[in-house]
Amino acid sequence: MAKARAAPLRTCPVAAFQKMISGKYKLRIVWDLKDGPRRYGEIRSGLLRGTAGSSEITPRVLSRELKALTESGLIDRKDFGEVPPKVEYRLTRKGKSFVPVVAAIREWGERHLGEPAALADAAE
Amino acid sequence: MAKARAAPLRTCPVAAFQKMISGKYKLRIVWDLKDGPRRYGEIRSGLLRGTAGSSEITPRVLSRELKALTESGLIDRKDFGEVPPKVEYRLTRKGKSFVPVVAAIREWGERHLGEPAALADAAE
DNA sequence: CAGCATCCTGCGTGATACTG
DNA sequence: CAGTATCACGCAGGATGCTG
Repeated sequence: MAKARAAPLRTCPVAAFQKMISGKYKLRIVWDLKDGPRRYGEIRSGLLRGTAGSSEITPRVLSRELKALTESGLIDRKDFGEVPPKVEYRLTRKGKSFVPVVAAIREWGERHLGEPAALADAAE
Repeated sequence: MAKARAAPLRTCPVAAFQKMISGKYKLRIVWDLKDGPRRYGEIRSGLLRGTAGSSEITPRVLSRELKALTESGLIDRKDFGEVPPKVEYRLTRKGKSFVPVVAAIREWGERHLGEPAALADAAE
C-alpha cells in the first residue's frame, strides 16, 4: 500500500461522506432503493412511513435529493418514454456497495438509538 | 418476515443517526478519539489536519459539537481540577461501539470517494 | 405523474471579542 | 487553556402554485 503519502489534502473520506449524504432523506432513499428500482411516487410514499407522519416531503426537496444522489453516482435515473410520466430510480454499483454501510448505520441506530430509555434526552 | 413490530413510529434509526452526527466535525471527532482521550486543543488541532487547511475551526463550533456529542452519550467530558484549564474528552462505551460504523464509512469513503477519478465531479 | 419556479424561514457555521 | 457571547450569513428545507 505504501499509503505513505503525507498529503492529507482534499476532504477526508468522512467529510466527503457527510457531504454526500447531507440532507434528511438521502440515506433513507438509498435504503429504500436497495430492494429494487422504485418510482418517484413510491419513494415519496416510502419516505412518509417510518418517520413521524409529519408533513409530506415536498417535491422540491425530494427532487433535489434525488438529483444530488444521481450526481453523486449512487443512484441512476431511468426515464421511460413519456405520457404519463414514469421515472424509476435504482442503485448504481456504487450505490449498492454503499448499502452495507447504511445497514451498519441502521443496525447501530436500532441498537443504540431506538431505545433512548434512560438517557438524557431533554432535547425534545 | 415476521417483521412483527409494526410500529415504525419515532424517528427511524437512520434519521436519528443523521441527527446525531449532524455537523461537520462530529464524525471526525469520534474518529479522533478512538485512539484515546484527547484534550480540547488536541482535538482542535487534529481537526485541522486531514481537511484542506482552510479556516480554523472556531471554538464556538467545536464547543457545540463536543457538547452535542456528550449529550448524545458518545463521548465523555473529564474536567481536571482547574488552573490551568485541562479538559479531556474520551469515548463512552456507546461511543466506542460506534467506531466500527465510522470505520465502515471511512473505508467506503476511501474506496469510492477518495478517487473520484473519472466520475462526473463537475460540482467543483 | 414527475417534476420545476418562487418566496420565506430556521439553524448550522464562521468571524470576532472577551473571560475564569 | 478551554471555553462563552454576540453578530452575521448562506443554505437546507418547507409551503404553494404551475406544467408537460
